[in-house]
Amino acid sequence: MEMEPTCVDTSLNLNVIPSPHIDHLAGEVLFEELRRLSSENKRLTETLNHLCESYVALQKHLSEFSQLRNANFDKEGTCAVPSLKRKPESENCVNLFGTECNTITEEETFKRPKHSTEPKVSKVLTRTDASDTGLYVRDGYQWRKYGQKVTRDNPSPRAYFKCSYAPSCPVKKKVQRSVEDPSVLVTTYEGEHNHGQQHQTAEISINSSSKSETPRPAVSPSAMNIRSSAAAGPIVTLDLVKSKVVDINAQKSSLQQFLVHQMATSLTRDPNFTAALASAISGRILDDTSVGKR
DNA sequence: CGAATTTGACCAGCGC
DNA sequence: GCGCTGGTCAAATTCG
Repeated sequence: MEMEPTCVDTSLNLNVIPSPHIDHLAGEVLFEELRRLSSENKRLTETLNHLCESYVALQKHLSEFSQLRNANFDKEGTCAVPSLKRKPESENCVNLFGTECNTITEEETFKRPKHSTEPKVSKVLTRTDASDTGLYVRDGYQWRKYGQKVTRDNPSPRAYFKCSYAPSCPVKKKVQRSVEDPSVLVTTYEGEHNHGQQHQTAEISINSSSKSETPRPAVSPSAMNIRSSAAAGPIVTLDLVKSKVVDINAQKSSLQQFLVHQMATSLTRDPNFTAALASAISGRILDDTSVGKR
């Protein structure tokens, strides 16, 4: 399963032919805005392509590593299932995108047999404000906290959550601050949701100090999580391990949908753009009515 | 007032 | 068997 280096064509066709009916001044403002958005879109496309290249490179490394591990297991002839109890909480997650891009996952695929009935376990690291003491990670699902414990190997407490969206959903998650970096939240997911995602849209801006786990729009950790924050800059989350089993085309499609949504959202949220658009439309309408009167 | 969260108690697995 | 530890339960508390 190979992925092309260029993941998504995010270029927008903004070369709109100006209508002679559009009010001249409003039209100028509008096209200036379109030019600005075009250049911004170009810049974002370049950034995204760079991320995609990094993603493909890392996936290749992972694939090689996986093959190496499997070869070693075959050689040894055994692959013991780790006990769910008292297992060492080693964390070998790697940050792919540097400090701003903050979430990395490691699925413990290598630690159990291929056809194990053990619940699927995955880890997600989320960088938060260091001053923030909350143990809440938004991931698109609704969670109910049912416990909190201080563990031996970590001074910060560990919070236990169950998926509260569907009563029968077996998924649990544990959230605890990293020992090495208290600004990083380590979320461990156990099991798979037996219901659909609650939200398909991506999360825009996060208030990490918020206490409610009730989700604002977000995508699940098994998909992609791209977040924008004015203070911290763009935050990108990619589950690089699950992509082994998830169809790349589906990811590509969801990424495209996400980008389209993001662009539409950024356009509609920009007061300058909406004002210019309103002005241009009203100019057009006024022009049409004046033509109709003639 | 109902839902969500907190927190101490309880239980089970493991090592000694 | 006992103590330690992680995980879960459920009553109490808080919040909207």
